[in-house]
Amino acid sequence: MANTPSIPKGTRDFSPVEMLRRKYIFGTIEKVFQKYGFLPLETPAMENLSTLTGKYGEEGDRLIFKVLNSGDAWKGVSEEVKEQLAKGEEVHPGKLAGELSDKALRYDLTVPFARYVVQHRNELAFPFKRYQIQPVWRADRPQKGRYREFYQCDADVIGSKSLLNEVELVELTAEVFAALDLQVVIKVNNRKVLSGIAEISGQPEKVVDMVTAIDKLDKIGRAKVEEEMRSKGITDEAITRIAPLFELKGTWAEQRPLLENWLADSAIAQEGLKNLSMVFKTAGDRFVPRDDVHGRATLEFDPTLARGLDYYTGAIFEVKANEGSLQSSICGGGRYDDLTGIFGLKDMSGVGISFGADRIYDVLLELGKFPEELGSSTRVLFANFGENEALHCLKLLRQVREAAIAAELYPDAVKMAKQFKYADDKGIPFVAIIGENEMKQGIVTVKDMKTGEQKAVKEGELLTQLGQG
RNA sequence: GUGGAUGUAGCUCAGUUGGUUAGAGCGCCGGAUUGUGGUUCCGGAGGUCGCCGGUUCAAGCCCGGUCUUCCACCCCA
Repeated sequence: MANTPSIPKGTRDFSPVEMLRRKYIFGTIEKVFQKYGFLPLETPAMENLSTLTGKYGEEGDRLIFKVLNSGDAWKGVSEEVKEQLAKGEEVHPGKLAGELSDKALRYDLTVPFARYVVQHRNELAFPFKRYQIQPVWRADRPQKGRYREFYQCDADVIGSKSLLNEVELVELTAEVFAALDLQVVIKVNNRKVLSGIAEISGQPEKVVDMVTAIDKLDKIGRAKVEEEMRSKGITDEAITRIAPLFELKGTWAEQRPLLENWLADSAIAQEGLKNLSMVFKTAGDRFVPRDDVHGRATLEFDPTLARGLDYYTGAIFEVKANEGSLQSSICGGGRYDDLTGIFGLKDMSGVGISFGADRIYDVLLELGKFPEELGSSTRVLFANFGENEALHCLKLLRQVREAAIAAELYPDAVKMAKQFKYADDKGIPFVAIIGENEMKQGIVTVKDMKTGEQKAVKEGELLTQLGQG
C-alpha cells in the first residue's frame, strides 16, 4: 500500500475479539448498575467549551480537546487578539483557543451529568440516579493504560446528602469486581479530613498543594513529599504540624482515635471523620473475607488518598487491582457538594463512582480472566457443497436459528479445507456437513471441531446434537 | 507541557566499521489430501527499511526535522 492509513495518537481500533471482551466488561458493570437502581443516560460527545472549563483544575483544563469552530473560525477572533498576534506579541493560549472554539469533547461524564441535571431539573425525580457508559477524551500524552479516547462507566446519585449513598456505591463497586473475578482494594478517604489537616497546619489555603503532595507518599516517600510542600510555599512549621499524618498505620479502627485526637480542634475534620465512621461501620462488615461475592474486595482507609479533581468535597474513593502489574487506579469517585452550583442550581449534593473500562480490560487480559466462551458466537457452520445443497441447508439453518442457536452457512461452494479452516479460525464448535449423500438420506453429518469426531444424525435430531457438548 | 528511548514483511524481531539482489520465525496463499480444520512435509507471495530533507561515490545504518509507539515526570480512568 502506498500510504497506510492510520488513526490519531492515543486512539485505538477494537477488533471483534476485543469488542466481545469489552462488551463483557460493559455488560457486567451495567447489570450491577441496574441492580442498584441506576437508570441509563447519554449526553453528546461535545459540550459547550464554557461548560467544561474551570471544573478540572488548571491541569485538567489544559487537557480538554477543543473543537475548532466550523466555517471560518478566524472570523470569531477579536480585533484585540488579532492585533496582538500581528505585532508578534504572546497571546494567552487559553484565550486564543476560547475565541477559535466554543465546543469541546467531554473530559469526563460527571460534569456533563451536572449540566444535564441543572438543565432538566424540573423533569427529574430526585434523588436522581443515573449511569452512563460513554467515551471521554483527554489531550494527555499516551502511555500504557493511558489513552486519549477511553470509556468511563459512571454511576451517580444527585440530590441526596445521605451517607447511605456512599455505602451503596462501595458495595456496588465490590459487586462489580466480584462479578469480574478481580481482587481489588477499595480505598476511602474524605476531603473534609484533608481540609481539617490543612486547617491544623495553619495554612488552610494550601489544601490543594498539600493534598497533591501527600497523595504521592507511598510512591516517593516522606522526604520528597515534604520537599514538594516546601517548594509550594508551605512553611516548615506547617509541615511539622501535619507530621502525625505520616505516622498513621493500620486499619480504620486503629487510626480513627489518633485522628480524632489530633484533629480535635478542626470542626470540619471531625465531620469528615464522622462520615468515614458511618461508611466503615455500615459497609465495613461486608468486607470481612468470606466466600460470597463481597469476599473479593477489601475496604481500606487511606489518609493519603487525595484525587486530583477539584470538585470533590466529601468522600473520595479509589480502586486498585490487587493482582496484575497495573498499579494505576481502575476506578475512582467521590462526593461533590456544589457541582451544579456552577450552573446555577444550589444545594444539590451528589456522589458518584467511575469505572475505567480500558484499564480494567488491560488487567483482565493480563490475568487471563476473560471467560473462554466469549471467543465465538456462532455454534454451527453449515458447509456449502453447491447450490442445491446450500438451498437445502437454508431450511435447516432457519430451524436452528429459531431454536436460538447461532448458525451460519458458508456462502461460497469452495473446497472443504477452506470452510473447515474458517470454522476453526472463528472458533465455531460444530460443522454440519450435508452433501449429496446426506441430502438423499435426510441426514446431517455433524463434526465436533474440538474432538474431531463425526456423527451422522437424522435431520430432526440436529438440534439435540448441537445442544450437547 | 518537560526529559528520554523506539520505528525494518500482516505480527515478533535479526541486519557487523556506511559497500552488490535486506533476512528469520510466526501468519498468509498454493500443493501433498478434488468431502475435513487444528499436527507434518514441500513450494510461493509479500518490504519506496515510519515520513521529509541533508552528508556521501554509496545510507536500513551517520546528521537534522517530523510523526508514531513506549518509558519517566506532570496528572489521571
